[in-house]
Amino acid sequence: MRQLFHNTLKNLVELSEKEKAILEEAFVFRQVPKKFKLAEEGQVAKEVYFINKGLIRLYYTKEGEEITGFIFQEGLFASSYDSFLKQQPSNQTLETLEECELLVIDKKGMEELYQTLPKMHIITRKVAELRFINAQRILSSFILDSPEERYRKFEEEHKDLLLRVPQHYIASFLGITPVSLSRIRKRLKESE
Amino acid sequence: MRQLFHNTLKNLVELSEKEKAILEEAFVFRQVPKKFKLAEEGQVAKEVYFINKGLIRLYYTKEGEEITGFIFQEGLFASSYDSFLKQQPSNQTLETLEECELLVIDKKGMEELYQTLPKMHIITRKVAELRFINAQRILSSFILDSPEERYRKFEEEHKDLLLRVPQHYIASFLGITPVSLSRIRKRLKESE
DNA sequence: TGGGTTCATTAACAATTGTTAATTTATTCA
DNA sequence: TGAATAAATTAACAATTGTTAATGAACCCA
Repeated sequence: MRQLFHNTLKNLVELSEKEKAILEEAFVFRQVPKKFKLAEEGQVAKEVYFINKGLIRLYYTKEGEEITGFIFQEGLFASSYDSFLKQQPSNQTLETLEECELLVIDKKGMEELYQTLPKMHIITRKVAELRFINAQRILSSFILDSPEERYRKFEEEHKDLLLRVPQHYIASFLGITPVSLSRIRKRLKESE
Repeated sequence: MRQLFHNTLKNLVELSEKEKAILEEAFVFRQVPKKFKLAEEGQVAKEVYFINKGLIRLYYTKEGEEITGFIFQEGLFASSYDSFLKQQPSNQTLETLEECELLVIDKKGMEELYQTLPKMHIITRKVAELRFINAQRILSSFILDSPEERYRKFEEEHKDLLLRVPQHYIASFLGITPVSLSRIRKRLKESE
């Protein structure tokens, strides 16, 4: 049940059985339906979610439109980090794209963990480092690649997501309109 | 001399005099001239640089062209993080834009710090968190804003950099060509 | 200081994207 | 299942950006 959780942590830091147990207890299992909002724009994010199963979409709202900023999948810690860390209102919304199995911890639980499990600093440090490296990778693609190249790379690296996620969410994640993405796909098909 | 360094750290974590001294010793002062390469593409990044004075440009190379990915200024820890953390060859180059006063630590020094100063985990965790939040902010601007809006925001938030950094570096940082940035500036002037 | 280099602007044209709207194709759930 | 809704494609035109090249301005530094 919590195997993915433990494997993920094992890759970050070595843990004794006792430490494992502490973590086990701190994160609470929760199942949520599809299209469920876990965090909302304008509110303070109170929790972090480890995804055991399912997908979570992070999006911004601009002029009434939803612009997808990221798609979290299994094995990731999803959250509106900015808001969670600073405990300030968020400009992001988190919504499930599928029914999800989550392991949840709230701000208070996190603070307690830092006390009872000093290694938690290492875990969150490494998670933050990985997230930063990933964000930088995506960012570099925006300045180095054309939308077409960006889509090609996305296709290669996330074949699975193409099948699980509506195309227009992917379009806005790539920084383009659904219409433009459709044209790009057509161009790529024709040039094969 | 090291006031900016200590102030920056003070904002991240509380430190005793002894802990301060340990940090003081771990980071070595180094002055480097303008246009000096601190890390190069294809090589493993060995150091992290706290900028006491000066500017450092991070850039990628694509088809012989340099594309600016970030500009580090005073008070920031600059590095080719990805490469430094994984100790793998980097796809980024770090080059000073001005003569710089730096406080430098290498990989070994960092590992030792984690041992002698457990709070170092908290410091790097918070630095990573801040860097991630910043990367996410920039990233969101790529999917939410037009190049023109992106430039307007950059202008507002980094008036100082506009004066210190050649315009074409800023252009590639914004994901556009120098020609396009020049046109945007003209448009904005005319619409005043 | 002055000659050379780099940088910023402008122009003209091609290519791409955005926008709006209509049509077709999938998906949802009562 | 079948009607209603949402999503993807296509088309046409406007707006923006990329590209290449020429010119003028700014800046090194020997």
